[in-house]
Amino acid sequence: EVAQSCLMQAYALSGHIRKASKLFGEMPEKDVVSWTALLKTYAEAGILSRAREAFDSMPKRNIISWNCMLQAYTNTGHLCEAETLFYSMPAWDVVTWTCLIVAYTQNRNLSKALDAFQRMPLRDTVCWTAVMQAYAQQGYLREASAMFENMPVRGSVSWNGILVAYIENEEFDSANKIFTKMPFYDIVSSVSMLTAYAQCGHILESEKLFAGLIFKDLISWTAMISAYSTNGRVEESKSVFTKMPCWDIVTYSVMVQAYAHKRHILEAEQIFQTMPFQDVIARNTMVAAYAHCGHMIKARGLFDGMEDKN
RNA sequence: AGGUCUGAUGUUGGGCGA
Repeated sequence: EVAQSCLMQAYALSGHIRKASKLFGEMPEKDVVSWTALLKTYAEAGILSRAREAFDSMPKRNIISWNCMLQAYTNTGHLCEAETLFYSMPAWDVVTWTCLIVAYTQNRNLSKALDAFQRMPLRDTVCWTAVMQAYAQQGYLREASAMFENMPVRGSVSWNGILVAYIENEEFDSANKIFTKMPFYDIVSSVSMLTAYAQCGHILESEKLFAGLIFKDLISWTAMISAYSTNGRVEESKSVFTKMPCWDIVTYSVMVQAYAHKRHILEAEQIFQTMPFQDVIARNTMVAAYAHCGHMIKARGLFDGMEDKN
């Protein structure tokens, strides 16, 4: 049954909700890990009711199950319910506290996030990094920087977090210092810098970073398409689009946006129509593309047909 | 009896809008 449990988790991790719940129903023996994986799948899909149902049906719960349920509430914006659950939990660990800190951060409640950080008995790199992000998100760069300097151990996420914080506050000199001081290579920070350079019009630097990537993943390919588009180089965008090994919904949307930006509405439309499926953001992009190019009737038509307007 | 490693949870990068 461990094998089935693993398969279940594979479905769960890849977001195959239907397959996961089908297999789950067919499993003769369900251990706490399978139940928790199912719970997590519903939580990530934002189906709070099913998550709660799974949580209530579990014959046994451990700290991880409780943490997943806590996340189900916080990820769907139910902070009050999350707090209630938090206080009814049999135990708290460092993950529990970090979930709470992140939830407060998402609600822009820095003081409660800091309070939780003070109250937790043990602090690891992840929660230090989360609090650093809490400061950064509120624009307290100096405090974020102090957290970065003071944390006992810095992981790659900590380095990337402070790097992006500097970039978002347009402190490019500090960002550059951090980037060159990093003790290891990391694709995430490279792509962050690539995007930052593009937004400043330094496309040559973006190209250098892209060429220097040891491994190019889907996100980095897409970031390069976007970088060219930001600098008005739609032909290069298209060339990257053609060259890359695989695409996802974001890649297509970026390419639609790139064409629309240059008012190449026919090409934009063609990319849009070749998408394997379209999410709400892709349709929003296409509506904006039509509008940008003066095709108000088509924009309106697409808009009116959308079932999932946000 | 004690320890280590194996399946599930928290923090960072690409798209519209905010």
